Parts: sequence; structure tokens; C-alpha cells
Amino acid sequence: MVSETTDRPRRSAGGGASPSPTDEAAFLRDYDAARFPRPSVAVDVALLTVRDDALWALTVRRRQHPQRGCHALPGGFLGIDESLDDAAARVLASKAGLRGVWLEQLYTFGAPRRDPRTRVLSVAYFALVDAARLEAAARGNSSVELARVCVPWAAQTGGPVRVVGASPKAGRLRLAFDHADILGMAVKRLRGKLDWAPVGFQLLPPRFTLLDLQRVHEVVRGERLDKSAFRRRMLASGMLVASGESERGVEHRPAALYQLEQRSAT
Amino acid sequence: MVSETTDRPRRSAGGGASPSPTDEAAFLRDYDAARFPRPSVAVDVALLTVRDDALWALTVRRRQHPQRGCHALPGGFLGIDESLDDAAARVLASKAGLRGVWLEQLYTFGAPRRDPRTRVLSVAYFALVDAARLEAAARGNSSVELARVCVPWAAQTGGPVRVVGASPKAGRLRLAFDHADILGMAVKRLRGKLDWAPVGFQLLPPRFTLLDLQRVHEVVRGERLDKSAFRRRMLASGMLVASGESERGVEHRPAALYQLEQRSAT
DNA sequence: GAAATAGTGTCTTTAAGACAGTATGTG
DNA sequence: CACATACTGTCTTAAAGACACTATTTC
Repeated sequence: MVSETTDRPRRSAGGGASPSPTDEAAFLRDYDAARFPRPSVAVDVALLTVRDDALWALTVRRRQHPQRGCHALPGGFLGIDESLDDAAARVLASKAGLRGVWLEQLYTFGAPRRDPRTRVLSVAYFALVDAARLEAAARGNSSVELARVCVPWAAQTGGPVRVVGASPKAGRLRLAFDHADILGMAVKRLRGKLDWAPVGFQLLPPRFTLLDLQRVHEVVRGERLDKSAFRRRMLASGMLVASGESERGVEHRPAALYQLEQRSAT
Repeated sequence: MVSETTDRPRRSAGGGASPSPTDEAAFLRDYDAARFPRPSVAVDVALLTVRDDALWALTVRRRQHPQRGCHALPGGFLGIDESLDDAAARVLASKAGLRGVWLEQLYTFGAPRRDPRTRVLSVAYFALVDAARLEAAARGNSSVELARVCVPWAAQTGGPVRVVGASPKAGRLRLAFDHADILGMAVKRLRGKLDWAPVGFQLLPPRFTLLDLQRVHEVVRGERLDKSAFRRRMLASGMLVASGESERGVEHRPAALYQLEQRSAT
């Protein structure tokens, strides 16, 4: 059976089957948005980076019920006059102190019981930042924590991931709600876009060597790549340009530094 | 500045800066979901098909304000205990009488003024069905209409699309709200998935010839493809199997009929 | 056998994988 | 000069594009 919740809520009950035509201004004046129950809407951000040959995600330790003590993705409720993109940027700024980070909407999670409090939809976002910026942000903020992401599936299969604490002896962390699924989808999306969209660069500082970029691709894809073929492919893609400068302070031949071609900045 | 709407709404005002720890059951009992304003959440479905060398979308003529007289995607408000996927399937069943259609979440549209009534988020879905089923469904239902989709951008660029009525003399149709953007994103997603996911098959009946499939790919991508290379690629993909049968009633050599390999059914 | 589309063969082009080699910095 | 890593060359392999060719059905 089809639920009646599909009908547009209206204060003035239109008489019977025939629609009661009024002008649009009158319609909007009489419109009663509160007539049907509405879910809460949150925005959660899967912020990923690459460091030490591993994928890391930013987590927030929950100090309140529900799921108190679990690790969660940084998130917050959507403001009633706030766009989704703005909400995601606000969450990152307020929880991690990060601004101007690459951000993209990922998926909306809406299982009816995903949050025990009430119906809460989560519009998940997916963000990428280089390790140095994320470390700097996490250092000055005791409420956030980096967690290493372990991907138990190959290629684009998808599914939840596991996370492990940063300290050497730390074990597996408990993720709140369906956040293991959100993180898994972020990894899946990242793997899917890596080869054709300029996203790998977002995990590196503005200037990087080709080997840095190769390491990032290897960590994200979870497999080794051939150096020669990788360079050919990257340079042919047109997404990079040589900056003209080179590494400094290394005790071997310095590598050329590249940067993102401005035109592919999106 | 960071808005205070990020805080978790609670009925009992916790005293000052320190959290007031209670057990989780008590927390949930005291939780007041209505404390902050919540948006309405709708689910809209971009249902696409391919016919006569063109892309078509199912539209619903709006009989009520706002945007009365415009064409819209079939949609409805999310039930408070209903999953997003269920809502999308319900919308397709109730507005188009279609069940068991391939359906995937697309994107959530949430610009604050996208609907003049009140804040309405739209969780957009993207559905594919073969032309015969869609025609059959539209024939018995005067409130829906097929609209031809014109894509004014190349490859994966993205952006809104235009729609044109089905009758030969029909001109451009006005689409309600941001539904031209939703349809545009559906086309972009379809183009992106066509080459690696088993989606082209969803636009054809269960058994089809390789030339049928090639026409579908050509229409979706908006360019001609080479027959030999297309066959090689499709047969090598493992997504198809020969059914063993052939076309009947054609006045030329009948083509072999293929079907989707069961393993790639997702 | 004419017409029409089904289906194949093959040459060329392009991109990727493998891997060895040369180049250029520091100590 | 030793060493470490940067970078290049080249052979092989796989896939795609182009396009002509053969095959099989109906009338």
C-alpha cells in the first residue's frame, strides 16, 4: 500500500478530489510545513588524508550519549537556512579548524533506526586534505583524533571499513552509528575518482614530487604501481605542471616539484 | 562565526560546560527532537529510458502550487519511519505504477530556497527502465508524461538539461524547482557508469541484441561507436551471456539475443 | 539473387606493464 | 667516488579504433 505521507501538507483542506485553485501567493501563505513529522538532518564529514603509507580519518570522541565513548565522524545538525555545502564546511571549520578544504557530497544515509534518539538523516560529505595540515589541526585540539583506516575489501567492492588508533599499541576503535559505512563509501569514492579526477593532489601540499603523488595513489588503491608508467600517465593527463623548482635538503638528487594545473582546480 | 545549531538538542539543560553524565536510556528518554527547526525531506526520482535514438524522462504535471503547470520529477515526502530507498521505490510505484525498477541514490539537493514553501531537501534518486515498460506505464496514466531530454554539454561536464514534450510540435517544457539540475546529474551519472557498471542493460528488455545495446550506449554518450570494437568490449566484459535464442520476425539475418549475466545483477 | 543486417578479420594506433638503464644531486 | 634516488628508454602486451570483409536470413 502507498502511504498518504506523499501528499503535500496544506492547512486548508481542499474540498474532495478536485484541486482548489488559488494564486501562488495565497497558497504559500496558507502552507503549513509542520503538518507532517520531519526528520532531523545532520551533516557528517569523512575527512581523509594519507600519511606513513596509510589512510587516516579524522574522528571525534563522543562525550555524550548516544554511543558515548565511541569515535564518530565530525558532524552537526543542518541549520534551517544553511546550504548543505555550507554546513559541511562549517563542521570542518568548527571541529577541526580547517578551512578551504576540498569537499564533495558523498551520500545520504537514512536508515530509520540509524540514530537511537530520533529519525536523523545524515548527508555525508567527503573531504581531502594533506597530512601536514591535518596534523597541525589535530595537535591543537584534544577532542579530535586521527584514526588509521583499514580497508577489508579490494578495488571498488565497497563496504564498511575498520579504524585503528594512532598510538602503536592502540587497537580497533568503535565507530558510532553507521560511520564505518560512511567512511567505507568515502574510500570507495576516492578510489573511483583517483584515476580521472584531480583528487590525489588534494592529499598533498601545493607542491609535491611525482614520487609523493605515486605513494598517495598506492596507498589509496592498496597496491604498488610502476614508476615509469605512473609518470607517463600523470604527465599526459594535463592535470599537473612542473613548478620549475626542486626539492631541497635531501641527500640525493632532488626531485622536481609539480603543482596542480590551475584549470583542473575543481 | 559558527552557528549554535550544531549542538545536540536536549530537553534538560546540562549545567554549564561540564557534560552531565546519565545513562543512555535516560538520555534518550529526555531527548527532545523538536527543539530545533527541521527541514522537510522529499525524495524525487529521475527515471530515464532510451527510445527512438533519444533519452526520455518521466515527468509529472504539477496541478498545485507552487510551480503549478510546470513539469516535475515524480516525488514525495519521506515517511518518518521509511528508508530513503523505500521512499524512492514507493514514489515510482505510486506515480508510475512501476515496481522492481533499477534504482540508485543520486545526490541530495538542499539549497535553502529551492522550494518556496519551506525548507525542503530533496534526496534525488536515479532510475532506469526499458522503454516498453515505461510506455505501458505512461499510457494508462494521464498525470504523467514522457519528456525528451536534451543534454547541452559534452561528456561528463555536467549541468542542467532541457526537456521537450513528446508530441512532434511540442516545445520546451518548464521544469519545476531545480529538477533540471537533478536530471542533469542523472545523465552525468549514467554516462559515468555506463562503461564499467551493468547499467546499460537496465534500459533494455531482458533479452536484447548487441546492436540494441550499442544504440543505447550511443544515445547515452551522444556519439557514434564502432560496431566491432563495441562487441569485443562487451563480450570481454563478462556482463553479458548469449541466451541461445535469436530475433524472430525480422526481414534479414536475425541477431543473437543476449541477456545480463546473473552474477553482475547489482 | 537482391536486400538488409549480423557478425568477423586484420591492420593500425595508443596506452599500459615490466624492467633495465642513465642522470644528478649529497657526503 | 660511493650512494641514493631521479628520471628515461625500450621491449612487450593489451586494448581500442578504423574499416573492409564474409555470413545468413527474408522476399
